[in-house]
Amino acid sequence: MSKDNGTMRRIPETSIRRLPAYLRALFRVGADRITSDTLGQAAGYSSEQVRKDLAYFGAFGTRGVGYDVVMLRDEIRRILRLDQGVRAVVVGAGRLGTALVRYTDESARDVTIAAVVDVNPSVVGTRMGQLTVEAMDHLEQIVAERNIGMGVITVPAQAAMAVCERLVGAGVRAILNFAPATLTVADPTVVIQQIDLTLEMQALAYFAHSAERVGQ
Amino acid sequence: MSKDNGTMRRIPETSIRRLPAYLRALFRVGADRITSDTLGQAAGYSSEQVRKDLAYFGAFGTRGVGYDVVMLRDEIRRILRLDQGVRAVVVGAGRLGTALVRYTDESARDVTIAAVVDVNPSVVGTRMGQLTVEAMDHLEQIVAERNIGMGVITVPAQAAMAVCERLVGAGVRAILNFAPATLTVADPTVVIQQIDLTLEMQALAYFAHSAERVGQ
DNA sequence: ATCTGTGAACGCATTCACAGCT
DNA sequence: AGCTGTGAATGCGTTCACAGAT
Repeated sequence: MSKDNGTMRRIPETSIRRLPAYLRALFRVGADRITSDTLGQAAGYSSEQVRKDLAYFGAFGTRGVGYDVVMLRDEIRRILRLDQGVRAVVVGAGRLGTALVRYTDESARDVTIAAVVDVNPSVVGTRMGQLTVEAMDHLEQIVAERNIGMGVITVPAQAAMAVCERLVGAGVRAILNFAPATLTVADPTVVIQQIDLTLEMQALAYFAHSAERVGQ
Repeated sequence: MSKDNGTMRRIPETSIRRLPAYLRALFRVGADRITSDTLGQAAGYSSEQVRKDLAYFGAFGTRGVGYDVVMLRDEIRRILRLDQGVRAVVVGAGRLGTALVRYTDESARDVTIAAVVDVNPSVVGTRMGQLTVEAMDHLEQIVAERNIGMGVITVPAQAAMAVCERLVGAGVRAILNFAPATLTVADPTVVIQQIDLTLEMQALAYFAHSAERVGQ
């Protein structure tokens, strides 16, 4: 019904997921031109993959030459909507939450952590870099007033689902969940990404033991 | 050349990656029998997917009935080689490293963090739960003596590659990398898994803005 | 001569649909 | 009757191979 536009072919989710890796590589390269081969190598993908991914969004390169680094960087930022800036709230000022707030990377400066909240009154008011931990009670207000589109959940598993629901209710469009719980959301336009550290480690255990396996 | 065994059909990597999610669900379920449908719902996958994944390793269920929870749990632990226990070293006692060391989850108890090391002399000797932060100098010795098969990298990007090489040299079989850098290893039997927080957030930014997209 | 952009071929994973047990 | 186990069909993403541009 609300199909985007007729000229647009379907873009694989996997392609989108690789764009940030290209973006980072482009920030670290020390030249003003780059080929799909070099870019791929820096990001860990094949040159065909790079070209195909970029071609979904337009013809950014010059045949026989390659891509202009600054121009491509801006294109990818635009594609990912990073040029408008993305504001996130971290829910849970524990160790992981704190680690995230302190995290900095040049290629990631477009994603701003605009607030940190916690239920525990004893940590509310604590200074964390530029931010001060705020009360969980004010979550909805914070999200609305500061134009926050993304929530990052770093609370214990039991509390995760409730936090998720409040974030969605507050109007957040995307959620990054570090709690070891499978979250579901009724609204299909809200995107959830799980990052599950123990699950990753357990899968690794298998691959580590099978000598035949080749790491990606 | 060293093909495992003739009766074994190829197992998709994606299937392996789902097993830990099933395992967690099995630890949290409050019954002694479960159907593929219920298990799938708890883990966030379809019932066919559950059955197919499990069937790669054997016929663990009973037709018309379902799966025995305890039995299936043990089977998955065996498949992932978690029953033998997996020992990991965390390199980098910063905020993220600390968060990981303190992390606990019942379904993940088979993965033990056996040591934490750091280059900074001022944090060496610091107590972290059961562990004491040790000197980076002793890395090789620690890996060898404590039978450690997995390394977790939580150091800054610039230091990550060197740490990676030392871990591989020390004999680690698997590496979980949180540093924002693309690591590569010559030895194809060593598995590397990247978890890149800023890359994930940037990809989310895209999905959050496109209302058509459906989260997985 | 070189490197991009892209249809076509291929391979892999998910979903379907149903036969086979209990 | 109910739920597993599994070939077959489908769908999706990657790789191939080359035409097209500079």
